Amino acid sequence: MVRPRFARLPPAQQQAILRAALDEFATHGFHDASLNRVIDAAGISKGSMYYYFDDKADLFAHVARVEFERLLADVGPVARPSEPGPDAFWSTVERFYRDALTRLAAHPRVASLARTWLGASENPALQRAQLELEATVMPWLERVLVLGRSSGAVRTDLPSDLLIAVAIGMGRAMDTWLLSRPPDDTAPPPTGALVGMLRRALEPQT
Amino acid sequence: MVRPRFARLPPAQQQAILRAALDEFATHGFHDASLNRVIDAAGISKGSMYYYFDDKADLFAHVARVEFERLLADVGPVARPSEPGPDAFWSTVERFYRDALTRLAAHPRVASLARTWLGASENPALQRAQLELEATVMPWLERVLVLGRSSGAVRTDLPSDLLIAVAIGMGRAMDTWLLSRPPDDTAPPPTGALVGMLRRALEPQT
Amino acid sequence: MVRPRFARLPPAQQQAILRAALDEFATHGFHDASLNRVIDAAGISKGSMYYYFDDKADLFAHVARVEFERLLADVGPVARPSEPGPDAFWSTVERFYRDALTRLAAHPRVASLARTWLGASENPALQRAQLELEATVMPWLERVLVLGRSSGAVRTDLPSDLLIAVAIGMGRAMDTWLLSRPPDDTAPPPTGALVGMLRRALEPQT
Amino acid sequence: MVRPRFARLPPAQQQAILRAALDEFATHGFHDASLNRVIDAAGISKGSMYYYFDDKADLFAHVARVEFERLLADVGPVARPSEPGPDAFWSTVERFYRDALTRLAAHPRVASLARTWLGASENPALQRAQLELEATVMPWLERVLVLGRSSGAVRTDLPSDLLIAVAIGMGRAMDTWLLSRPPDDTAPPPTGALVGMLRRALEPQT
DNA sequence: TATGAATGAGCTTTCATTCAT
DNA sequence: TATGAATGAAAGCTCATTCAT
Repeated sequence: MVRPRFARLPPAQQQAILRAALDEFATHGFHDASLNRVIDAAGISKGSMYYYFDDKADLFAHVARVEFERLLADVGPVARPSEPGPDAFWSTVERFYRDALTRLAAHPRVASLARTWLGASENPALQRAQLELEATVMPWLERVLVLGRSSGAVRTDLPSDLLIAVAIGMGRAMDTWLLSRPPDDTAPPPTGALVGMLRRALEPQT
Repeated sequence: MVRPRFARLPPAQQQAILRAALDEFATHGFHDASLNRVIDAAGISKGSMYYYFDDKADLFAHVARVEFERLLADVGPVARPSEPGPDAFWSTVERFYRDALTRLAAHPRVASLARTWLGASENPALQRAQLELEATVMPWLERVLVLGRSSGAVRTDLPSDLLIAVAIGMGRAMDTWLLSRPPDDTAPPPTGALVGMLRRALEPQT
Repeated sequence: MVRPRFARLPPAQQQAILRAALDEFATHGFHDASLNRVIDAAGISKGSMYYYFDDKADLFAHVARVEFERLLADVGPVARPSEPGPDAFWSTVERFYRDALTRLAAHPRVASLARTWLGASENPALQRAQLELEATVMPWLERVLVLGRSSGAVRTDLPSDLLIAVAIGMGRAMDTWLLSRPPDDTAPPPTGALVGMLRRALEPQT
Repeated sequence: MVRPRFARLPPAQQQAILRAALDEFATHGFHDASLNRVIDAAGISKGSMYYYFDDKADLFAHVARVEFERLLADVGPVARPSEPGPDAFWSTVERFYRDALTRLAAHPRVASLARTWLGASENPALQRAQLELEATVMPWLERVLVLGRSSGAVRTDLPSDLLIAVAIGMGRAMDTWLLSRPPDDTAPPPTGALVGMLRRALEPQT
């Protein structure tokens, strides 16, 4: 767990460290990231790093949590739709998804972090960090799911963790696909179609 | 790329090497796998390994390709459904999916390899290997997609690589969810529901 | 040397520090003991520790001296035997030895400390501390020796520091041997035989 | 365990490594010895060191075993006394002891190593090495003990491991005492008196 | 065709100690 | 009198890869 000492640092220095770590993890993933490069870039000593964080995984977990929370805060909550009914819910989701994509596109390093988070890992230290992250994001997803169900927009015949897993998987797939498009393809992402597929998979059967 | 030299080895020795590598990669993932352990288990010298394979990623790509091809061969092709129409196609897919799951459950090391393959990686060498693997599996998936479309079972309004990405993502999500269930849950996987979601996402809109 | 500042602390806090240090040194030996753990357990700051003690070795020397003095005080002095003659002296020694063993068995941490003290060390800081400790215990041993000589129980043809070294060495050997016995061996230590060997080595020649 | 690779090295390089390690361990003890210094002094790479030895403790065990075996070989075995009876046995022991002391005095680094060996350790890796060393030396000591008993020179009423422990403890004590004498004391060590004490402790009671 | 010795850059982590406040 | 932030040197160890034979 991040030590309180870190929180007591001058914001500028906190930023420097987090930024350096973000760069490193985004560029090299978790395992290949080098703490040596992080401390060089952040301009602190190796001792200091271990004074602030338990270990590499702790640093990763912290930097990822900060970035994700910032992202969620930026995008704003998935608000309760103004009108009742599935259509309004899915519109809200699509709007949120488009926003999130836009922001991730503007912050490719955070997108990269997210991919590291979602990647499988055999490393126990990283797994700990991943669990910690999950604990940050899952409640948020569950809230959205509840909202969807109360709008009659999401099926209730399957367990919610399965639905969430599928939603994450589809999101990841779309991300992969978007990434694989040639860089000069300036067409906007087909968010309508993508959310449409998600909707069809998750909405109640008729 | 695997060197032809490897193919010229006595099959027994090829098996020994591939088996050792499969064990190692399945147990430790790509990065944490140790070539030293592989050559110890395979009973060959370090020099020989580099005589047969370019590098670690090359070994991984080869072992993964061999295992996947064996898996696909075991399960058999997704045959042209005996009857026309979407229902027959999706039944075939579900049957295939159930078979594949069964086989993966029987070969956990191959399942583990698949997860390594599907995991995102920032490691350039591994990415190269992943691309190589993709080249093995994609044509197969595309064949299935064509089949589905000619049955009217799969939408044609979205690019096929997007549909494939979504299918892979959902498959991965289901795998994750299946893995996360308590080990003593002996209920059979809800393949029907899972393929149902896939179908709803991919079938043509009405 | 312990700073007088330490003596001025409230006894409760002195106890907390000494107890934490005793635990740490007994568990990990000198080198592997961590000052960080000690200050955590004692609930004081790093700065305070260095305000009270010169360094790690100083802390070790102090904690060891306190414990040994307490042990000697508990066991009581090797009293002048009530009767004259060697037999009475050696009986006293044996009684003392048995008492000391009993007490060490009841305070394994102190026993562990004693072993660290008696262990050879190339570490200059620890050597300094060991010398300091010696200065605490040697006078006590010399008093016993004088007692023995005046009873005619201890030879006078060899220098007293040699005799003391031999006595310590034999004590250490016995300790080692006692420790090496299987834990389920509940037979009482053969103190008679052990002191008998010591006696034969140290008593005057006939 | 030392790897056979090491034995295959040119003798000159083996010597260089063993010599560097001996210097380092003798000067700094086990824990404070630095592998980095050893490899610098030996002129080999870090990788090579770990190619030859499992780890630090393995290196220590090997260097110590080599030196002790050389010492024992130099001094020669404790030969069966030419005449029967205790006196001849103890004369042999004293002669051996004097020889060994002479040689240790001529090789202070080996003496230092011996002290590290005999020192207590909390370090599991070092303990492993110490056990390994013990396995080298104990049989030798036991042989001497058997010899002594068959000459009627050593008591049979106490277990041999206790007698050996006492003998080692006394030897260590004498070593300590000899070391503590001022360096300008050129008087020969009182081996007669020292062995005399050992004899009195170990010989049968009358 | 096959070997295995040799490498050295790289890793994460620990720790006693200093010093400005 | 007391703090705790900051340090940097040092540690042991792993590994994929190269290359002379």
